[in-house]
This record gives sequence, C-alpha cells and structure tokens, in this order.
Amino acid sequence: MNRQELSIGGLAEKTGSNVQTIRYYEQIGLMPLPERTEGNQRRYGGEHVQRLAFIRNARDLGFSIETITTLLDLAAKPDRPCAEVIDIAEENLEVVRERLAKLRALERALKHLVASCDGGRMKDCRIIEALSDPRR
Amino acid sequence: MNRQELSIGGLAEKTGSNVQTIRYYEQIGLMPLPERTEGNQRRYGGEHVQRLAFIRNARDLGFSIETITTLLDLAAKPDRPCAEVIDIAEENLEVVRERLAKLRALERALKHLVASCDGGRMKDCRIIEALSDPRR
DNA sequence: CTTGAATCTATAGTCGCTATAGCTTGTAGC
DNA sequence: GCTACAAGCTATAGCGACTATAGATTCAAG
Repeated sequence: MNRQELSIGGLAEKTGSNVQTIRYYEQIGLMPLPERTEGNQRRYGGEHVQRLAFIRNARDLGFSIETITTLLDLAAKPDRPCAEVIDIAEENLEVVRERLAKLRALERALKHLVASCDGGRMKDCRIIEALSDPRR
Repeated sequence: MNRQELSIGGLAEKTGSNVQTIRYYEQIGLMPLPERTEGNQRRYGGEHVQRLAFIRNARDLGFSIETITTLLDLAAKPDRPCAEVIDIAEENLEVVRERLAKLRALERALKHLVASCDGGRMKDCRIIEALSDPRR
C-alpha cells in the first residue's frame, strides 16, 4: 500500500488539479503514462504527484507548458548549472511586467471612460461616443 | 463614388484591423453582411467603417465580443438611458483591476523566485526547489 | 446483487483570433 | 487583348490551455 495508489481523482485532489487537465497533460506528453488497474484505471504514485505539483506550481507562476517542459528537462540534470533556469524565470518575469504595463494602461483608459459619462440618454452617452471614435 | 467602395483590405487598413478578423466578425454575426461585386468581393461603406471602429475600440479596451454585441445593441437605441452602458464599463474596469491584482501577485512571486537562486548546480537550484514544493 | 459515483476514450468546444490551400477576381502595364 | 501579380474568395484547421459531454465500464459501499 505504498505503490501506485492514487486514482486520477485522488491525484487531482492532492494537487489542486482537474481530472481532465491531467488527462490532457498525459496526452501532450507532459505527464508520463501511469500504471493501470485490470479495469484500465490509472493509478499514480509519488513521482507523478511530485511532477504534477511542479507543473501546477509553474503554471500558477505563468510559465507556459512549453517552458515547463524545458524546466522539467533541466531539473532532471542535477549536475548542470542552473543559469538556464534563472534565464527562463527572468524572461517570464519580463513578460509579466509587460503585461502589467498594458493592463495599467487599460485600467487608466477605462477609468477615464467610465468617468466621462454622467448618465442620460444613449444618444448623449460619452462612453458610446468614445467607442465610436474613428480609428487612426 | 461614395457608396460601398472599400474592399476588405481597404476596410482593414482604415481601421487597423486584419482581413481574416473582419471575415471572422462577419461569420459570428458581429459585422453585418456587406454588398458584393459581381465577382463576389465584399464592398464596405461608412456604416461598416464606423461599426468596425467601435468594435476595435472596444476590443482594445478589453471588452469581450459578447459584451460588444450588447453595447452595439444598446447604442442602437438612442432614447434609452445609458445606465446600462456605464454598468458594463464599470464591470469591465473591475475585471481589469482583478487581473491587475493577480498579475501583481505573480510579479512578486516571480521576483522572489528569481532572487532566491544564486547560480550553481541544478540539484541546489532554489527555483527548481520552489517549483517542486508540494501543493496545498 | 444493486446503485451510484468515478473512471474510461473519443470528440468537440471555449475565446479570439490566425494561417493555409487552392481557386477567382481585379488592376496595372505592355 | 494578354500577362503578371496582388488581392480577393471559401473552407478548414490550428493556436494555447484547457474544459465539457456522451456513452460505456469499473469500483466500492450498502
């Protein structure tokens, strides 16, 4: 009772994942094939739990699936320098910062838009007007 | 020479859009069907230009296509009160703010992650370690 | 044994686009 | 009128990361 004992639902619960997502990850090769019962049900052990935790942690931090694949490959090589991992994390941080900048600009524009209209009829609506502005 | 005179490429250029996107908008019903030449090419006039400008402006502000459909419907009713438009814009602003909060948290986590590793071997890599933390 | 929940595979959908293949039309230049 | 090339057309599939559903099987509890 310490080998592959988790059903897919059990694994999902343990890692805050979704059953469908786990199947999806298996399909795309991100999660290795698990053992199966005679009834063809998946059974997972500690290594799968760990790997899925890694994946979900990385997803939560905004790493793409492709990047996670790379990170997992790198993590499997204990004697390599971890400079590459640092690079990847830094790139990701940069992307997040760019997204933040864009969202901030968007917030500003929306705030301004909302403030520009004081109610009334649709034909005088400043929001509709602003949205109707010609482009370029 | 002032009726429907713009080709789809012309419309795309005038509104900073993409030909494919315009066709997509037509397919999902967001853009009305235009007139056609004998050779079956689309030809657009001022009303289409205006409508597409509205759509792109709204998309730029993060409104979903569904919401834009609603806004367009509302805009077509000049005597209605524009309270609904204000509500929609405010909701959208709220969504943007939530996304901002999430991204800020993400930036913080990533910043911390990047700072936690000072190079070395993969087996001592603090980033990999952090990603390997158990869930929940 | 029965029942109901969980599991399975296959397939399609979500959101908002974007790309491509193969064919036709339009336009400019000769 | 012919040629060449760009732009147009429809149909279909793909992108990224999931998510849902249908119909069938397995599992576990009573």
